[in-house]
Amino acid sequence: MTRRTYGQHCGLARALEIVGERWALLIVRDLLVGPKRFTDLRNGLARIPTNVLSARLKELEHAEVVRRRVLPRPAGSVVYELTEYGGELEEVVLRLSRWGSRTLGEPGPDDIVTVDSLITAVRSAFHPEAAGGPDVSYELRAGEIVIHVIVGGGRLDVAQGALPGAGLVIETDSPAQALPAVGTGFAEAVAGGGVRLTGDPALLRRFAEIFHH
Amino acid sequence: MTRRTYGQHCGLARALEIVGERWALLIVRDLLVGPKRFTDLRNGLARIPTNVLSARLKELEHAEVVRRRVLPRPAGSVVYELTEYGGELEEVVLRLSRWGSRTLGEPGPDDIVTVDSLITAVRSAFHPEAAGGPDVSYELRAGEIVIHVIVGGGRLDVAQGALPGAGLVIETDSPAQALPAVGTGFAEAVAGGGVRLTGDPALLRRFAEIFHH
DNA sequence: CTGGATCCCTCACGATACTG
DNA sequence: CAGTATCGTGAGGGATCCAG
Repeated sequence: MTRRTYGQHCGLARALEIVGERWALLIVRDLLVGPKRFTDLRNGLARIPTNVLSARLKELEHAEVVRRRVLPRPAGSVVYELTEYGGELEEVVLRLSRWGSRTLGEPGPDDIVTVDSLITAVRSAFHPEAAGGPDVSYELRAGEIVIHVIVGGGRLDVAQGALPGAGLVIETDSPAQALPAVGTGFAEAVAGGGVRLTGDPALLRRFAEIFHH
Repeated sequence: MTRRTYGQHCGLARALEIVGERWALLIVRDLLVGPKRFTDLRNGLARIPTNVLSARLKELEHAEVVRRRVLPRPAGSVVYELTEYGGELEEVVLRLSRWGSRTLGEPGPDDIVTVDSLITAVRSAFHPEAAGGPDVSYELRAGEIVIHVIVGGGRLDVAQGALPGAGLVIETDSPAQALPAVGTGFAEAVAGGGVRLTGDPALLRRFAEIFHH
């Protein structure tokens, strides 16, 4: 394995040698949501060849961005998780995500939306300075994908799964509809139809204030 | 030109399709310092094949990250510059630069340091919250490379070239010595020798407060 | 079934030469 | 100076296979 370098003694070049290879930052994106097994990563990155996933994980492990951990009995399985150094990529990933979201066109016929990409989209659209005031919670149902969003004490918590008792449930037919809607705080999406709301409709305005590109 | 995609409808995936290709972010790094001609970019990215540079510029232009501009007569030459959208990558580039700098080892025998990479390193080490107080200015002479640093009104200005009247001139034999030294505010580097100072030595402490990883 | 390794093919990248 | 043309190599893509 001959390292592919840029021939520059430079922080950015170094960073790109670590996480600039194809698929690497998408792996980091999914691991930022939580530790995952090989197969979980494979499912979240549908089009990645397994040898590439395997190679990336080894490289990221070698660079101490990712740690391979064997779960204690009885699970005994293997999970990959970010090291502290790897976790410090969060800001970069969220900023890149927001930057790219702005020119995200229509989804291609084969484009998928995964749970982790939706969670990342919500996190990247978060504006802490608008998150003061009373706590609020949402449940987002986008096709098969269900996540919940809790804003409390100016902080954000987004994770997979339903949230019984959420202040507002926002539901779209497909994940692809939800994605641009997160970027506009669902304002346009609701006006344009195709979004169903259950709960306190006033919380939608609040969502738009807290989340937008 | 068949676009190489990730098959995901996701802001991060979109961003990586634009600036995730090899060399792309290094081109952006150099253009963040200022508009450049093809040959300037080629010199700053010594190891890039010209056809790859050519291809990247076309792709970045197509994605409206870079604009190709013909200078008015009599120059008549062509420069590449970032669009506003491209300029919004600054934070990402600086954060990645700082992230990578922390694990930047010894320079390889063929590794080079360019003016733009040094300017980027200084900018990425800047801590605005420590930049209050009276204005200060520095001249950094690292081998052949000479840049100047002006901190005024809490803002930073870094550019190529000397600065007559700079409060402190910091000089190292090679650019590679300067790079880690920027990350530690030159504190260790001066103690370890190999750094010459001309001017007010008290300004060195100030430098270390304002610039570090 | 998870967690990969192996194989083969293609195409992007890298090196170099060359042209308007 | 500002690229284009050509060509070899190796990384990525896709499918399959294998061990625990």
